[in-house]
Amino acid sequence: MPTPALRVRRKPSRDYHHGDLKAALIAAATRILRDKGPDALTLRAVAAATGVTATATYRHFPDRRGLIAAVAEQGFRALHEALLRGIRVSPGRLGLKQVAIAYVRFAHEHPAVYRVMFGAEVADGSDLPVLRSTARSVLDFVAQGIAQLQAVGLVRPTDPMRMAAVTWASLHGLAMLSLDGQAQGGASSVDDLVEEMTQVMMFGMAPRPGS
Amino acid sequence: MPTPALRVRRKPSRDYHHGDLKAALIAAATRILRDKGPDALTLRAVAAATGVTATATYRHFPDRRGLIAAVAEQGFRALHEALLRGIRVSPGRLGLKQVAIAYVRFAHEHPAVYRVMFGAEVADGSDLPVLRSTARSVLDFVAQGIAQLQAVGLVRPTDPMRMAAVTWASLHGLAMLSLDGQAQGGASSVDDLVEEMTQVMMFGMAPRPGS
DNA sequence: ACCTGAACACCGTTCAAGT
DNA sequence: ACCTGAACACCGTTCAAGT
Repeated sequence: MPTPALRVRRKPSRDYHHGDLKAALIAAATRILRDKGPDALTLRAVAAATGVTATATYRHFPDRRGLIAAVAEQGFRALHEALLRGIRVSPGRLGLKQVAIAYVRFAHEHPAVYRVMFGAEVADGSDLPVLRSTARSVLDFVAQGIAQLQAVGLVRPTDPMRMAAVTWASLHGLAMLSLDGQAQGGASSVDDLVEEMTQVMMFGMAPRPGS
Repeated sequence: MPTPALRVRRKPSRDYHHGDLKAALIAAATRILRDKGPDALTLRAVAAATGVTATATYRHFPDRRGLIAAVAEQGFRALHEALLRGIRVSPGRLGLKQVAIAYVRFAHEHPAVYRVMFGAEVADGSDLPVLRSTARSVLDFVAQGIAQLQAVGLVRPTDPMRMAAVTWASLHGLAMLSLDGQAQGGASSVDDLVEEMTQVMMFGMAPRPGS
């Protein structure tokens, strides 16, 4: 996950002022989450890894939850980009399958971040409007794909937003259960399940015979 | 959620020995989770609410995670029962829809417990075999339903376990996104989404025209 | 404007001790 | 066998102070 520079400072007096502490804290938090798990994701640990004291973080985030929300936010952006890359590989007919593969792959490549994105800590996002809109952009991306499939007659022409929500839910559920190791029923691998899910969704959303 | 007596004691010397502390702790934890949220679910708070010291809990659970796992375990049992009641209302043709309604309703009635059931804290259940098998029983329940739908020709006869995993994933994803408030796209209510999801799944899993 | 250092009220977990 | 009480190393957060 790339760490975009979130703001530009003109005179970074490097003695005890950090160049871009906010971005550095988010990056450190993401690294700790990946390497040591969610229990190790403490404000103090993140601050120490970045070379500042814990109290310095309060200049950039309202509290620990704010930092975690920023990590989740970056996660949604990275997911969005991964899906864009997925659809670019093979647009059109196989669109949903490629997106589904990219989606589940992202979850497996960033399991801890993915869990944080949908975790209880940021579940009530009513006070985190930026996080909500970033998550929303993933739903919008799926809705655009649905609209395209409707345009070529592969999905029946009902509310694309509703179809997108149903599709996203399917992808999210599959990603989660496979992360938890609860999705391998018989001899089915995760790839098999993604394939099956894609087929079921495409057939299920297809125009009905009698219309 | 009922609290089954987990063991019977013959001589409960009531002075400072608790009758069934383990069950009482799980019940208190569930109550705290519901009333005050996951942040308030500390070992000390649970112990205090039960009238014992924090250290007393270590006689019944290996650690805080063990208590949380027990809460999740009871959650999966309650979910299983809720699904059984759901199918009993209207078996047969409308089976999946009733199960879907019961599933999402359970998540909305016990949001905090539902999150714990799929939360990061018990995600790696390799050391929690009882929790895993309790969760597994939900998957098995869904698989049985799929097998019945296959028997009457409403679902095509492929690996029922794989179909069950895909179905469970859809239900779980929908439950989660609706809990997070991220599933309301257009004017669709959660009930609309459950309805749509059920239809998409039933059509998607139906026998293919050319077979 | 940005960061430090001391302090406060917590937390999970341990260990020895009590009945 | 079951529980208490003191103690340890942590944690998020505050507040005043330093540059």
